[in-house]
Amino acid sequence: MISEAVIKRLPRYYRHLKQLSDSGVERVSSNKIASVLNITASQVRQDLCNFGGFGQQGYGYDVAKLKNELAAILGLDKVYDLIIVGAGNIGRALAGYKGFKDDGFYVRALFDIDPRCSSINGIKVYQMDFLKTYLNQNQVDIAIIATQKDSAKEVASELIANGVKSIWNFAPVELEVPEDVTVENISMSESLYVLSYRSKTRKEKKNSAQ
Amino acid sequence: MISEAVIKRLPRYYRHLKQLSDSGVERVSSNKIASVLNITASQVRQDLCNFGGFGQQGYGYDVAKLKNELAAILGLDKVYDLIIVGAGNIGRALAGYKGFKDDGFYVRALFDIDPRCSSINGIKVYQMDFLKTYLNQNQVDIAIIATQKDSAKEVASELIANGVKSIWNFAPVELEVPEDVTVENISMSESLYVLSYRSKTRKEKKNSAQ
DNA sequence: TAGATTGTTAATCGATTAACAATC
DNA sequence: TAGATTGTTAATCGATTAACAATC
Repeated sequence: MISEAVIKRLPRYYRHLKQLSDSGVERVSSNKIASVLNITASQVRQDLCNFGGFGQQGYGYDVAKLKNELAAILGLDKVYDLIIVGAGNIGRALAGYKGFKDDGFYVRALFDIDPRCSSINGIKVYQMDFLKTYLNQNQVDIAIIATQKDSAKEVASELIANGVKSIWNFAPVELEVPEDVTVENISMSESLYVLSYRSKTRKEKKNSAQ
Repeated sequence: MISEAVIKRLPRYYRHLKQLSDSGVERVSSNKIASVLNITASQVRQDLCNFGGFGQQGYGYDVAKLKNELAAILGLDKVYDLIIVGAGNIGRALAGYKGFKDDGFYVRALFDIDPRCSSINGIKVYQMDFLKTYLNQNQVDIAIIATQKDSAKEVASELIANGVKSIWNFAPVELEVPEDVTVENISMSESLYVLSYRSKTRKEKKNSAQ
C-alpha cells in the first residue's frame, strides 16, 4: 500500500522528468531530482523503489525510461473520456484548456442548467436534464464538478448513481462518496486561505523582529 | 511553529464552522467537527489548541466565536489587494469569480501580453509592460500568476523585484523564491494525475479480486 | 579498477492517536 | 451533583532521513 504522501509526489517527479526529457537530458541521479524538488535524495530513491528498481547503481536513472515508467504508474498511458458539469467561469476555463489532450484527457461534453451557448472550444454544451441519459449512453471515465457549491452534492449523487467512478471536484464542498468512487478536490479558497495565513504570519514575524 | 499539516486543515475547519454558523448551529464538539471532516476528535482539539483554548470543558466550542477566531488566525479579517497576471482561460475565470470579495480579496487589475479586451467583470486589463509601473504605484498584497508555464518564472521575478510578497501560482512550474516570499501552488495537472493514478489502481484492485 | 550511485535496512523524527485530569 | 467535553501529556504510529552494502 502506497502512502498518500508518496502518491502526491509522483506527479512532481513526472513533471520534472518530462522537463529533463524535453531538454534532451539522458540521465539523472536521485540527488539532482531531489535538489530541484526540494526534497532529499533518500526520499526520491525510497519513493521510486516502491514501484520497482528503475535505476542502476553507479549510473542513476535513464530519463526516458523513468519518465515512461512514471507515466504508466500514473495511468497516463491511457485515454480518458471526461465530462464537465457546470459551465460557469471554471467549467468554461477547463473546457477551453488545450493541454488536457497531451496527457490523454478528452473532454467530451459540458452540462449546465442554463446553457448560454451550444458549444465551447468545440465541446457541446447540454442541458443538465440530459446528464443521466448521456451517462447511460456514453463512457465517462472522469467527471468534473464545476458547479456552484449548492448543487455539487446533488450532481455527485447523479454521477455516482449512473456509474461514474472518478470525480474531479472544484466546488468547495466535502463530497461523501462510496468506497469505490475516487474524488480529487481542487480547493481554491482553501489554498488562498493558506496564502493569507502565511502572509499574516510573515508580517507578524517581521514586526516582532523589529 | 505550526506544522504544515495543521495549517492545511485550518481552512477546512473554517469552512465547516461557516456552514454551521450559516445554518444557525450555536455549539459544536470536537467530536462532531471530526466526524464531518473525517479526522479524529483528538486532532481537532490538538490543532485548535495550538492557537489557544477556544473551547469550554463540558460544553464544546461556541460556533460564532470559533469561526471568528479561525478567520482571525487565517488573516481573513483584513482586506487584500490582488492582481492577476495572465488573462487566458484561468485568469479570466478568476477575474469573473464573485466569491473573493466575501473573504476580503479584491482583484484590482489584470495584466496580459495581448489584452483582447479592456476590462473583465469590471476589472481593467493592462498591457504587461505596465506591470512594473503599476506595482510601484499601487499596493499589491497578493499576485496571481495565471500565465503559460514558460513565462511564469519571469513574471515571478518581476513581481518579487517590485515588492510582491505573496504569490498564488496557477502555472505548472516550481517557482524558486526568496525566503520572505510566500507561494501557494494550485497544481491542476498534479491533482488530475493523482486522480488517474487512483482510477488505475482501483481498476487493478478490482481485476485482481475477480 | 575506482568512483558513483542505487536499493534497502535501520535510526530518527514528527505527526497522530489515546488517555485522562480538569472543569464547565 | 453527574455528564460531557475540553486542554494537554504520554504512547503509538508512520514517514523521513541516514547509512551502507551491492554493483554498475
